[in-house]
Amino acid sequence: MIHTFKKVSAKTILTAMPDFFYNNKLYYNPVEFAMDRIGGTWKMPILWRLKDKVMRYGELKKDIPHITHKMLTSQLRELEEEGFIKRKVYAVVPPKVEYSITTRGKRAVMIVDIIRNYGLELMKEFGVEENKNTGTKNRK
Amino acid sequence: MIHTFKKVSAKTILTAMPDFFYNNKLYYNPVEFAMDRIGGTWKMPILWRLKDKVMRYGELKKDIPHITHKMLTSQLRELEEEGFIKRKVYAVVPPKVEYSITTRGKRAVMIVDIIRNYGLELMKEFGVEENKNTGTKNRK
DNA sequence: CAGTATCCGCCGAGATACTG
DNA sequence: CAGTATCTCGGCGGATACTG
Repeated sequence: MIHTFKKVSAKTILTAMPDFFYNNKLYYNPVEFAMDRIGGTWKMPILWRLKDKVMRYGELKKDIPHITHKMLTSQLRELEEEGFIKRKVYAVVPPKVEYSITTRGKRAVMIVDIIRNYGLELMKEFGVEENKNTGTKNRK
Repeated sequence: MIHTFKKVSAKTILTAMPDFFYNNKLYYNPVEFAMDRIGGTWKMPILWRLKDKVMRYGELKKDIPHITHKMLTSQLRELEEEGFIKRKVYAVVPPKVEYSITTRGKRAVMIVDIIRNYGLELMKEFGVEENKNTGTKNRK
C-alpha cells in the first residue's frame, strides 16, 4: 500500500466519485461527507474531551473554552443522532446528564487525532506559537 | 483572503488556554488551524487533482465537477500563498498557467487521503448510495 | 443543571459580467 | 485561456432570554 497509483483516464477520475445525497443534501465527495459529520468548530473538541471519559454537560461546558450554551447543546444532539456519542439522562433534580463516546466516536477520534497532529506540524512550519494572548481585545 | 476576526470576550483573557493568532485570526486549537489551511469545499479536491501531475487552469476546471470559475481561482491563490502548490505562468498568448504540488502540498494530500477514506467508511456505515446526476444545479 | 427559543451578523460560496 | 470584480444568499455560530 505504498505509492502505487494506476494510471487512469480523465473520465475515470470524473466518474470515480459521483455526487450523492444524504439527508436531502448533495455531496460532491467523501471528504465533504466526513467533514459534515465530525467537522465544524465544535464537534472535534467535544469528541476529543469524551475520548476516554464520561462527562456531564456542565463539565464539558467548563472544559471547552469559548463554546456557547447553544452550540454545545446543538452539537451534542447532532453527534448523538449520528451515533458518535451516547447520552444518558438521570431522573433526578436537578437534572444530571452524562455523555460518553461510542465505538463510532472512537474511530472518529482517531481521525481528529491525525488532523490535530497535522495542525501542530503546520503551525510549526508557519511559525505559529500557542498562548500568545497579548493584545487580545474585543475586535472586529 | 484571511483577514477575518473572531470575537473575543473578556473571559478569553482570563482563561489560560492554547489560543493563538495567525493572520489576525484567533484559533482555538490545531484542528481549526489545519482545516483553515486545507479545508473548505474546494481545497482538498484541488490538491487531490494535483497530487501526481501538473495541470493547467482549464484542466482543473474541467476535472473538478461543480466548481465555479471564481472559487477555483481564489482557492488556487490561497493554496499558492500558503505554499501548498506552485504556479507557473508562461508568457504566451493565449495565457498558459500550470499548477503543481509542493512538498508541503504532498504532505497535505496524505491527510486528505485519510479523511477521504474515513468518509468512504462512514458512507458505508450510514448506508449512503451513489446517486446518478439528477440535473440538480444547486445543492441543498 | 440542562435544555429551548429567538434574533442576527458574518463569511463561504454561487451567479454573472467584464478584461488582457 | 486565465483572471478580476460585484452582487447575492444561506447557514453556522454568537448573544440573550426563558423554562422545568
